[in-house]
Amino acid sequence: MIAIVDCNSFYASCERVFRPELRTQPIVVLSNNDGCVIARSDEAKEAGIKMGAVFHKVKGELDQKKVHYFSSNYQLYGDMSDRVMRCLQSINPDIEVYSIDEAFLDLAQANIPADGLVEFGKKVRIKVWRETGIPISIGIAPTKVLAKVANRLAKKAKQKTEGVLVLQTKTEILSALAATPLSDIWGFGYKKAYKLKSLFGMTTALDCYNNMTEEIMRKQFGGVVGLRVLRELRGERSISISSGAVEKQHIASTRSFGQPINTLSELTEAISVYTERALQKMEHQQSACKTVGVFLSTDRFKKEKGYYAKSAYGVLPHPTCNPHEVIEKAVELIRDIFLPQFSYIKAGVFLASFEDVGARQLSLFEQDVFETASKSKSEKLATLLATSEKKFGKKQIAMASSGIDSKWQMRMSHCSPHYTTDWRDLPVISLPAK
DNA sequence: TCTGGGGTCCTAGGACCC
DNA sequence: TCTGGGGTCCTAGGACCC
Repeated sequence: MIAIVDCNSFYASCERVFRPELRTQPIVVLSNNDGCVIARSDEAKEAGIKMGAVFHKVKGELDQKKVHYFSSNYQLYGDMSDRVMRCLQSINPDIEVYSIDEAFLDLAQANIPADGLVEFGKKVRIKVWRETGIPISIGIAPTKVLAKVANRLAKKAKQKTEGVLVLQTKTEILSALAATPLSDIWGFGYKKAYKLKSLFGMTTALDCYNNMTEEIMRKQFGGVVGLRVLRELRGERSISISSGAVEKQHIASTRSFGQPINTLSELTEAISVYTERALQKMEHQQSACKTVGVFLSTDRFKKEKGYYAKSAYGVLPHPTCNPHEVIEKAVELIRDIFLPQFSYIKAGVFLASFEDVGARQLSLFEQDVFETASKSKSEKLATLLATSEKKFGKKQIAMASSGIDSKWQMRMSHCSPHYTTDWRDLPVISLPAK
């Protein structure tokens, strides 16, 4: 059996961990630049706040309905996610971390009797709550797709299920599928759901389970991907659990700016910082990259001022993780595509064509690069700043924290403290004097 | 004034080869 | 030059996920 663990309204729950008085209050979390609503607590959903709502348009409504809003605090969410995943791993080592707020557990080695699965799920819930303060729900079923179905229903009927639903017998599975609209099947987007309805009149997962053939599925509904989903729906394992971190094929760091920028120096400053951010992610998986890409774009919502978006790719002479080399390339590329007559609101960096740093035989020349890679972060940053200053002149790269007055810095007017990742933001508990 | 930022996988079709 | 029937490799873009 496979379990999926899903952190309920994860970002909102993270904000609540250190603000327990908000546990019963409606909360939303905003996207970068405080652009739109990307996460809602149940109470905010009930209050009618829509996913993706544009913040400046609904701000009045939020205030009026006393909905608390937060800028996204990814440092906090990332750290809380690590805590939840470590807790899950301590219970069941066979784990696939699927996203920041979801994980699959392969229960094959756990030796849980068929009638003990619900109990197991409840234990996991309590342990995660106790150790992290994050509420979760759990779906358990023979395949990933069915576990997802179970989890969705567990969440929907939280009172009845206590956040845990097991689909084991055929009867349980069929009645769950009957209660699941096509578009809520994992791997079926609105396109597939729409097409299934208009061609065959299907509306629920059960319709698909009963009446779809593998042949039609493969030919008309997403090829092998669609086929795998259909098989999983029928209880046949077709999507494997991949434990262990999967190396990324490309790494990106892209952002919209706080305000439009129109000078090359601001743009190179932003690109340099984005490149450093992407390199940090690359360092995590111990890769070196050979391809660097950049892009920039004007405001796509204001095409009347002229729309310009362009990307450029470059190949480095050898795979490298040396910030100096990669940033130099990225800056060179952005210079090539920069046109002074436009104002830009977005830019980004891509890294690709990775090679494993650990497995590589290093040439004499590359050894000092490798040393750079193994230095501590602050040492590396110092080296980076020094070399870039030499190369590009002063002020091309600024510390993100010191660039607070840069126009390209994100707008984040409602950010909570970095409770768990910055000593200065450590919560203080004051006990009443006796 | 104000609209996120990442990822994955697959397919079709073009270029090229014999 | 075209013809048939294979291949391979690459890229763009679609569809989907969180």
